[in-house]
Amino acid sequence: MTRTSSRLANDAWEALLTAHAALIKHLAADRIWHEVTMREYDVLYTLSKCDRPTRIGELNRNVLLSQPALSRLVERLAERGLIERSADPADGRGVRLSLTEAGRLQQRRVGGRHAVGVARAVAAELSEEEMRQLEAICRKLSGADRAAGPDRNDTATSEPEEVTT
Amino acid sequence: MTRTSSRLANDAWEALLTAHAALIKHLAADRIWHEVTMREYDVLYTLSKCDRPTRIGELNRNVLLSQPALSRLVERLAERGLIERSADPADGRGVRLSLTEAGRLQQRRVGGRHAVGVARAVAAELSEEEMRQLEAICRKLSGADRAAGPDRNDTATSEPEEVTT
DNA sequence: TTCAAGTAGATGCAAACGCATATACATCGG
DNA sequence: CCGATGTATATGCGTTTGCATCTACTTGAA
Repeated sequence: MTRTSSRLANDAWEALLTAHAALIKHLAADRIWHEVTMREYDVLYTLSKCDRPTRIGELNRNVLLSQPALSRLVERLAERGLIERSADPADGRGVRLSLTEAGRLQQRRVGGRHAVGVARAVAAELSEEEMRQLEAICRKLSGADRAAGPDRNDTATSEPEEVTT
Repeated sequence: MTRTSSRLANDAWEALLTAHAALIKHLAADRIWHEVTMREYDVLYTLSKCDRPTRIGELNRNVLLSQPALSRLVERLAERGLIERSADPADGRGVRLSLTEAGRLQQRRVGGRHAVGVARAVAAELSEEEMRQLEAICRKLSGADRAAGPDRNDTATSEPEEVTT
């Protein structure tokens, strides 16, 4: 690890953090978070990308929350009828989560409007080429290695967001 | 806003969010957050970059916390003797914050070790060219425009992190 | 089969958060 | 100079978070 490489890495990370904070704040100002908060949406969105019932632990790998916090967030969403919890037939300890129809609708409604805000904010600053580069670099940065398992099935079945508004 | 541009923007944003979450989790696992949490460090670090006493409101533009939460975090840090609050002579409402010597030491100690972790994590996945691109793109993305003020003095006096370990 | 060790999720509790609002000072028109 | 409006930070309060721990189930080896 050379001195200059370390410096480059830290500068890049700080820039990413700054951009993240700025965009989050900007997007949080959108008037679309009355019914679901950004964190709740994060869970709904993540679930919407899964074609089959998902374990809480699996969700927890994608969501930046402690396991107990996610567990309770899931509980609240279930009480609100947005997601469904069912026992895992293959593992008595596990809980499998899936969106209810209401949850799917809610996710689509909020997601559509949210996507507009994201597009506006990002496309206002970056060229299409830059957006592509950013995505590619961030994907590399997410590095399959972290997360320990070398055999991660990195949700190759992407189909990120539907702007069906 | 073309359909493809919107899609690119949303894909890029999702990739950024994913990378952010993955790195944060990875870095949070470093055993250096006993004395200051990541959020506390964020404040100490931000202050360390300011050569003169800084307003809470100004800090709040860089830190992803509500104003009341930041206000109380600052209070806790002050009680622990890491930062100092003083009245702003030019504005009776304002509070000016600055690191104490202990705060500066703490920031440097943690910062040095943190920077090692960042360097390891980032440089392990990206080439130097990619790090430079990521930084440049993220800086653009932070867009001086958001934040309303067109006359922001974007801390041009950078000198991000000292890896003096 | 049995039991020790491991893993998934839930729960108690104190700390921290966000929202609404209060307080104190600034600023500006009259 | 004075009140109306605006801004900076603090505080009350209900909600959410994280840490430690608990429970329930699985796994693997004797």
